[in-house]
Amino acid sequence: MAEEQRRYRIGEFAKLVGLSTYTLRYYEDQGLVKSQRDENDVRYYTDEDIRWVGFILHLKGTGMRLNDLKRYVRLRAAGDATIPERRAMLQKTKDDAEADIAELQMHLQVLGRKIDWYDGKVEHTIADSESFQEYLQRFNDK
Amino acid sequence: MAEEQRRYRIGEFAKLVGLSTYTLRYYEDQGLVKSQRDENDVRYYTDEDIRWVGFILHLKGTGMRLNDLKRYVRLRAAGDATIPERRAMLQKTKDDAEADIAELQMHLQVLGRKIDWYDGKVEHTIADSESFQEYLQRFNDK
DNA sequence: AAACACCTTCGAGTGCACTTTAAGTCAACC
DNA sequence: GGTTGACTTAAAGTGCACTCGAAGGTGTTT
Repeated sequence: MAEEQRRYRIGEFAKLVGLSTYTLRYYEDQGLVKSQRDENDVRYYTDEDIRWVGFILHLKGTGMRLNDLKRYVRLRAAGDATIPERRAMLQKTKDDAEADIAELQMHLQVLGRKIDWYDGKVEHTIADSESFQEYLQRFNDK
Repeated sequence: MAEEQRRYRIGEFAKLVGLSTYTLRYYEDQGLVKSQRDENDVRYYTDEDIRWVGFILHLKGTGMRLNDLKRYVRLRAAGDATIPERRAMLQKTKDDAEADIAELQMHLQVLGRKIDWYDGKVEHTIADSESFQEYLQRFNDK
């Protein structure tokens, strides 16, 4: 992999990864992201750090909490022996997110039907007297 | 629709809809849910209220905020003339939720690949030397 | 020399949606 | 007559993840 020698100061890095400098320092405090320092104690980051932040954003994006993220980072630091545990964390995160999606889709289905019902009302293809409940019922009855 | 005459006091109603009594009073303050009162000023709810709370929980379940929910309720109270606006709100909520799902699934794909990569490492079907980035790259390159 | 970007600690503020407490009252049930 | 469950208002607390500001410093660029 090329370009490993490029150094980014916090402002530039923040823009690259889409976080604020505040958040990057906060994450560093929390042990999620590390930085190196130049001769003036100014933080710098590398391309590897970009990939790492990218990855933790994927984890956060699936709903993983900061506390779990911290645990993940600690396990990672502890070496390959913790791979099964890390794998399990990811699997659980994945399963939870998939369950969330399934639930969300259930709610969306009702929303979609309400929208259809509104359309029916406006176009008068649904009897004015039919309530949304009755309309929904027609689907539940198959 | 039958059984419309059944009255539920707040405790029973809370269990039926899966909210706390606190939350129900809070929602009432916020104008999301209404209740009636008996001769002793004790709140009661009906089957219609169960359906209404059910519906707002679907909306909340798709990520609609309380503020938007309040607006929706106000529009509803304003009569059928607001149906297009309500329809638009639901459509936007639906579109946003679908975009969220799409993003979530993108994150999940990376998670899934990391899990596979861990499996490959443990089973030694992936070279020890191949980083997750390189592994991911194999997919991105098609 | 001013402007700018960075550094430090650390405490306070933000937004959202509840959640709980306090303190006192009321009425039905056993 | 005690327990239970309801009522009121108003205020404070919770959890999460930032987000910001103060106050004072260093170093680089215009």
